[in-house]
Amino acid sequence: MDMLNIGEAAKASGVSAKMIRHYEAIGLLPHAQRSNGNYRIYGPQEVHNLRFIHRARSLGFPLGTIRELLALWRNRQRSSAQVKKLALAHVAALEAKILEMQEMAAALKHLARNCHGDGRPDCPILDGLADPFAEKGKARNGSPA
Amino acid sequence: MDMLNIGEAAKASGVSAKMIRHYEAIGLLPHAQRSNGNYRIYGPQEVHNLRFIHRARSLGFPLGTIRELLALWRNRQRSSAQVKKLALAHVAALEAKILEMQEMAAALKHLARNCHGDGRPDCPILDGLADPFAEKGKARNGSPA
DNA sequence: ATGGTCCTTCCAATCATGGGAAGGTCAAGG
DNA sequence: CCTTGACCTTCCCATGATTGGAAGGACCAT
Repeated sequence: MDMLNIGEAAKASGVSAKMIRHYEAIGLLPHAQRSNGNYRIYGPQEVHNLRFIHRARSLGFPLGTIRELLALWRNRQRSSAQVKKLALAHVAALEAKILEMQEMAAALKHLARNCHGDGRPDCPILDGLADPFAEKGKARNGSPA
Repeated sequence: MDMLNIGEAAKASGVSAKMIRHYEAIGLLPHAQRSNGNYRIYGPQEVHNLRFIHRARSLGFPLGTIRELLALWRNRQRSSAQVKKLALAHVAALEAKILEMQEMAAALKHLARNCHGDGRPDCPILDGLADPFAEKGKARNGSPA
């Protein structure tokens, strides 16, 4: 009745076989049942679990949080507030990283904008990395000793 | 003449002592000079190198790219086009990740928006993780076996 | 029975960083 | 002179998620 080995479960869930074993090893998943030949076997329920993990990962949740989400998922006494809190904390973490990277990209684009990008060695990008407060007095050598 | 030990160089450059040793170990930096007591000692030039690395890291450049940037920095035959290419490739990488994370955040916010976040177990966030195509027919149990 | 494809376990690498142990060095002050 | 405390040295290990590979067993079809 719908018993899949690890490769089939991987295809069905989107989680690689390597990762399925890993999740089991770190206790994110219960130990899978085994066949006579010691193959892991998965039923629809386990595949459903795997898909849940796959989607949570695709939303960027770290495994520790996924562990909590799985526990809440299984717990009918949960409150939706608990789930929402985890989700919004993750949104905040994402947005913090996004902001950080946007600042990096903006700073770099600013440096690149002033770089002619031709055959000459003169380069405001290197100058900016070497000394971010130069900026104006552009006649800095751009090479260390 | 301005000789600093690793802790002082760390403070002066913003790169931790741990990381300075690490960068030396992986060949990103040349082997530092040593004092009689086998302490690493750094002059202004080395500190300048460290600051360069620190700033490049703060712009998100991976160490492999920083290795290339350092080589270009030292090479007076470089063309600014080479530098600009590395910088813009990194900008593109940043923007790709930003986009990815924005999509994650948007998807999660969409799920969270429909979650009342109270004491009841009903939770569209968990439902969305369990089955992203449910969405409308909200009466799905939200718990595995 | 033989090959090919799957599975098993274990070990290691990635990327950047940090923690900590065990021991050597240095400067200050009793 | 000797101790104390703050620094340094090397070495190993951990993080987080994932992937790679080796060595060997299992399964299935021909």
